[in-house]
Amino acid sequence: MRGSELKQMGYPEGNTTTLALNLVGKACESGWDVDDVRDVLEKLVEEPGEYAEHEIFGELAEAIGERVLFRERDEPAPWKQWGSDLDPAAIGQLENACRLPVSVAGALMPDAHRGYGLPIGGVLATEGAVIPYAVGVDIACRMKMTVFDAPPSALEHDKEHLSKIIEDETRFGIGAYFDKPHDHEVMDRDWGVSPVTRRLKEKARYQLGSSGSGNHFAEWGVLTLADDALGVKKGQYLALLTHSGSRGVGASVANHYSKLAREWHPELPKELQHLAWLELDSELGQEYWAAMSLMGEYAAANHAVMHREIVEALGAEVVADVENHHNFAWKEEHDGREVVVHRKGATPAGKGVLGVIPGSMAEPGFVVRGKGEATSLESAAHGAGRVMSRRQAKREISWKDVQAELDASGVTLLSADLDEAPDVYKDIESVMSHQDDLVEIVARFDPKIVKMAPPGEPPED
DNA sequence: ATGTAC
Repeated sequence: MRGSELKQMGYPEGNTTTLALNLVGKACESGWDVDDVRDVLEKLVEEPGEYAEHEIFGELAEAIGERVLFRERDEPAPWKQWGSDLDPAAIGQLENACRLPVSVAGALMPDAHRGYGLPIGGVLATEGAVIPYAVGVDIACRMKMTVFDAPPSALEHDKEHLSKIIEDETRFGIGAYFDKPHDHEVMDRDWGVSPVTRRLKEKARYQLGSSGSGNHFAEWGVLTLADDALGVKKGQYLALLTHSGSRGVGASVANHYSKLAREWHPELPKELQHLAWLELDSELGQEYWAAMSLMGEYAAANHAVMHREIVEALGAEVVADVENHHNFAWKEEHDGREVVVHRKGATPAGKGVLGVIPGSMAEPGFVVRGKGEATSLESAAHGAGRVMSRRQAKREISWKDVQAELDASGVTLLSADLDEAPDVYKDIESVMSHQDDLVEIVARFDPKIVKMAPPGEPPED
């Protein structure tokens, strides 16, 4: 008997096949007929639970018992898209995600673009499984806004002070951390839930309250409420908006479990490997879920520390705040089924749920209230969405163009790189207009003082 | 998004 025959039956290549072949040899030595072996192997891969106590093949049943193996399904899981002119690569990625046997439904948001595994702006509901790369590398990347009992005129007459507060209280760039770590009760949680979080707990402590790189930012701006909302009267307010996530530790958790998931599902065709899942009732699945949940708390604490320090430095009263994850997985009920909803660059938009959808450094962002649209899996866009790669941006955009846009919007840029220029993003107003069935706009936020990671060092190789 | 390793 050969490995190729096992593969045809649906056995994953690698360790499982090696084990199976060893056991086949053992069976034949003890006098089994080859046809009987085949018969057992065919049934075992379908119903491993039935063979857990089998005298010879019990070990094999145990090895694959927790796995739902990839089988091409007759029909892809249903999905729907919002917005026009979506990146074909992003559409292809969502189509691929809907081929998985664990997928239940999908949705593609109007800011969608190509990601790793699931596209950014992709939403995927699965049953009994979680996909590390459908959560994303920056687990629990999120938004937080604090609204102050202060007029927006502070942005003019107190500009130097506000700028200094951001410079003093944030840390930007890959690997950024504080020399003297901040305190937060999240560090009292059980960081032993995963070998990764156990190993990196001290790194997490030093990065608490930091912003990182890429599209992360901290900005002061004007929040405009056309009506009373968020517990405050209509009008204009000074507000702080931050975008950050679970930093280096979250990235390590994501990459670690995605690699293990790929090894756990070696039967996946190449184009689906980055969508490798972990069954929720498997040991690895539970470990990832616990680590992901901790990263959710950590990312929330990250923003909480940042806002706590900035509020203290400013000394103004806080009248409202809004926050939400947009890279995470939740256990939710949809269509009467308990499913895992992955939102990778998608804002939760359940009925009445508040969230923040930022634009670019020179364009407005919005506080939104979800409408609970079932076919979007109660989700909305998480931003304007990129229209060009970082490399293309650095090639095609000049600082002169950026400065003109900043001047037109009255924005002071403390630091950023060209790959976050306003022109690398879709028009946010257009994105919002494509999702008016998903969210209603509660307030508008216009950035005025913006801080992002400064240009990085060129790669050394 | 992250940051130094199959």
